[in-house]
Amino acid sequence: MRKKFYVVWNGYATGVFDSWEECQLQTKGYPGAKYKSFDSQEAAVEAYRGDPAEQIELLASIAKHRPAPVNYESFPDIRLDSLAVDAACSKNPGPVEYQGVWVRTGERIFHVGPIEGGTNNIGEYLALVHGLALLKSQGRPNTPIYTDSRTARAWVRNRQPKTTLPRTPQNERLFEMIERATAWLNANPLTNPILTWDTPAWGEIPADFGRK
RNA sequence: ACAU
DNA sequence: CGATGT
Ligand SMILES: [Mn+2]
Ligand SMILES: [Mn+2]
Repeated sequence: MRKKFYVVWNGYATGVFDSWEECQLQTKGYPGAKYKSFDSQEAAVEAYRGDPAEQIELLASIAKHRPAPVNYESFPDIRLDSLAVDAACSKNPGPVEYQGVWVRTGERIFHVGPIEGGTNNIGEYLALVHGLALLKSQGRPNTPIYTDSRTARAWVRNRQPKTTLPRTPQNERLFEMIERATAWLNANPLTNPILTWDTPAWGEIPADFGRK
């Protein structure tokens, strides 16, 4: 059966949810709960009418053919005042891109690429460092940043991108970006907490590209 | 094994 | 099914 999406109009939290369990959590015992399942995320988003700020992000995502943001208010372990980053590769190795979104709103804050000749892990690394640099430049040294990549966390922690990818003329530009990222790490103390996005518990990281 |  | 990584 195709994965269903659930709209909760009235509940402990409202919005589009991606599991029946989550829908139940928001509606069971709530007086006058109003909710319904849909066969696609697109249909759910179309049916949902939330508060105006939320609606703007939903409509923006639809217009740009991106997955609709998920409302994480009901996940007590998720820091809403945070940035999430993720990378995607059309082949691995292959063209790589990465992006960052605010967890609270789903708003996309940056998107880079595709850049030729990368790997999934190089993308995750560049995404994480880009996010750290951006938060610092915005004067937000305490805002947490989420990644789902163990590899990227290790590479940043060690300030060492331990890729196995050979450097070639074709991916020269990408390797220059890697070097810039590592130089930034070596020049800047890590102040923002780097947090693990718990995909099994929470679903795909909000910065995910939705292609799997 | 775990994470992408 | 293939690849990148700890
Ligand atoms: Mn990822
Ligand atoms: Mn992803």
